[in-house]
Amino acid sequence: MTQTRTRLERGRGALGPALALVHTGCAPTRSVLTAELGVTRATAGAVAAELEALGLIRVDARPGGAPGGQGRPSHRLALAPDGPVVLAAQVHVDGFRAALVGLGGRIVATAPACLTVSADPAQVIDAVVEAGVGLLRETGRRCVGAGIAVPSAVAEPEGTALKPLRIAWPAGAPVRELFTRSLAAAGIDHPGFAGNDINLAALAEHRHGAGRGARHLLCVATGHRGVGGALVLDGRLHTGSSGLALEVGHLTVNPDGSGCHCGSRGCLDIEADPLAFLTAAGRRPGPDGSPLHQARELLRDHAADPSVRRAAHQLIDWLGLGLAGLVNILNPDRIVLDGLHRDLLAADPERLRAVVAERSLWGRSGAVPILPSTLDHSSLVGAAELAWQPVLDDPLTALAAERVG
Amino acid sequence: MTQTRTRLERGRGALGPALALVHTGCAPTRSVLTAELGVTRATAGAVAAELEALGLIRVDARPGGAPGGQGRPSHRLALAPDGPVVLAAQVHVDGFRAALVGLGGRIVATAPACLTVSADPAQVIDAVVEAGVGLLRETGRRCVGAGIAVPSAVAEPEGTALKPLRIAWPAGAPVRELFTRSLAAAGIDHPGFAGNDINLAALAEHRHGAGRGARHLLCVATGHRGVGGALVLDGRLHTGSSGLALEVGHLTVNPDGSGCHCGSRGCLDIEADPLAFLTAAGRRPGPDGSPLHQARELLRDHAADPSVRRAAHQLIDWLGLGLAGLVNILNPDRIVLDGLHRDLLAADPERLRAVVAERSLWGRSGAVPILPSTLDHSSLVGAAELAWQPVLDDPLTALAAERVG
DNA sequence: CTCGCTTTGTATCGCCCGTGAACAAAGCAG
DNA sequence: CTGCTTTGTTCACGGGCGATACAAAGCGAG
Repeated sequence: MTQTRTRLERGRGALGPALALVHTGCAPTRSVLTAELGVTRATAGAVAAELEALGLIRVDARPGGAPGGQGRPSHRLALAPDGPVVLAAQVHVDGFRAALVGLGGRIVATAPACLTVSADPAQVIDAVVEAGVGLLRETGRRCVGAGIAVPSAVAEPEGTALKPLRIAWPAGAPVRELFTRSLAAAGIDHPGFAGNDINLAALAEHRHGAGRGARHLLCVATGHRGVGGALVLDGRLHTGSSGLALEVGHLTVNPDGSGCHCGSRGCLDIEADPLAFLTAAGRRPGPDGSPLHQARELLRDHAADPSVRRAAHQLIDWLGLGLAGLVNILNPDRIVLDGLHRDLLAADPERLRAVVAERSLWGRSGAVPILPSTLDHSSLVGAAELAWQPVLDDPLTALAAERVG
Repeated sequence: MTQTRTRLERGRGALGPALALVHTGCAPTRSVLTAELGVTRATAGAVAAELEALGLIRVDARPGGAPGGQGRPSHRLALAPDGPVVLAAQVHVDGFRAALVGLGGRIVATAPACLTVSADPAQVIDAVVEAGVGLLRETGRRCVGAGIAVPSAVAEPEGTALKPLRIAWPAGAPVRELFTRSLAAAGIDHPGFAGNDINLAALAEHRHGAGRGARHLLCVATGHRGVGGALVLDGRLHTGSSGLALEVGHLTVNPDGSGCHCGSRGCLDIEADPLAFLTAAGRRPGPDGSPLHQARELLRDHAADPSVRRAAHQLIDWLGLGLAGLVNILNPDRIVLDGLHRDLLAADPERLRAVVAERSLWGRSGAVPILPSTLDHSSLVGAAELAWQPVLDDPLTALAAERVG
């Protein structure tokens, strides 16, 4: 088809922002896109057409089912159902998982989770890439990036995993370099991105979950041990100057608490993690099974048990104090909790909100909304967000070359 | 002179960034400007010419005194000596002060400081504006904005002063509104900006002082009582979602400390402010004179006195703990201290750095530089920065209309 | 059903901003 | 003085986007 195809090279500067709006579901129609971008209809039209030509979105000339408003109905903008994907992976204590994720945080295909994790990061990363390549072959999708979430701080700009690793990798493991090299060896010509799992979970919640629309989003979560935090500022992850920010586990919350390896005592890490909950409830951590799972089950199945209730209240109080401290420093406009903290919030939302309001300096004037996380596999989706970022920043150069049409 | 004047309307997008570079002293010559902006020589030339036409900078065709390099020497860029100014003011416990501040944080003229401060904010603000108008008349400079620093948190977006006010103003005083109205009544047609004094001091240090070039700058300071903090992220003040961030005074640093009005105990506010220092040194705060002045004198004049040394060490330890906590959460790449903390740093820099390194999670891998502030009247200069911001963001629309030529 | 009203999509024009290339200018080294 | 290097200047070109005018698509009133 020698379809002449009008110039239509317009709208490069607004291309990224436009894609981001569709990606986060903030621009369901072309007229909304026009308003959100603050451009003219002509430009928005050109941008939408360009994104469609790139195979990223689909512009439906409105098949039917309008909610009924005045004037001509606007064209619906949807993510291309067969668009490109990124390879995303999540490594945690129990093992790892690889998947293909499309725009909008949609998990397109998942490889069976691996339930063990090698002490050699290269081995794990190679397995992740191998699984990803398998999925790409099966689905025939085009891969435009890759990201991995790891259970440790990731130093910037080196991309290495730092010491308090929650798995048995060596400190300083060059995760990003290994990932990029493994991808290249598998024929995927994109840099691999790596990030801390809680940071990436927060990013995912901000784009597609309970954090949508927040300007300054604070996320706090427990893994199996310890407490982690993350902050999304104006849509971007705040990882500090070297990737080590939001290490919230060592805020002092209980002056009478027990000692922590950090040299202080009564740290949030010690007082408000799953192990602390089990201890407070008079249970012993089982020899197998993680404290997190054990604690969540206990909280779910025995909410009526007075010792469990008391333990929950105690943890809520420590958590609330920690959150109040963070609110004093960061002044976020929303807090999202995950892991055991999510369950604690569900168990007694009022108590937690009351503690935070009472103990933060400005809590009484305007309380910060505290919400439970809403995504499954948030770290995985967050790893995908990391990989999508170059495309969201500049679709044309990120996707380069060949375009559909 | 009917000088034809070439079109030369070029370079609008890069105008703001270019001015910011000259303003902060990061672009001393046109060739450096070209490199920093990442544009061609042609564009940089047009931009510089436009800024000169606006009366903001001066392009010297190199009178002499080259350091001697290869090739043709580049034109020197200087701030216009008679360019526009902003009206800046600083309100503190002891009184207030008004001044005119030019680009580059240069204080052009200062009104005699007023040594009392009324309990009625409107009265103080009117006096500030009156003094400013007087200075404008005397100097004949053009005023393009106004900013005021107040000793309390300023709520965004309302621009009201919030409760823990360090002066006797009513809580919720609508500072910005009063300021803007007073300016309008005096014939100054610009919105007044208001900010917390420590925040603005941090902004000033970042642009013109010890914080220059830092990506994430943390400032901590004592006033006469209590401890305050501020954070500059990528050149912008981080005031949180409602202007209340960096309330660092209530970090717990001494689990065995005494009670604080916030409900906790051993807060930084209680343990590391001038009063705490006087108490630790076995002195009594004088009935008149502020604890800050008294503490600084004590530290300066009696450094050899063992009780003063001990008190300094104790405060350094608490301060170090607080800074370590902040480093864990914010991961700044530089810390600047002001007020009594600046003197404590000077008294024993190694001790403070050691405490911070030891008690922050990542301190051992890479220590954060901790520096003393270098500006006088930093809050005043910071208030001016606030007023300059619209000009730095978009000189053309901010200065509108009439241009020199 | 038809005629307006309202809102959206499309085509065209022109401006503004910035690049690229060619040339002139200014200093240094031989 | 001649060549080399770096910088300033001019000019033509082109991309991106606004403005405008017009066409298209629903809805409701008559």
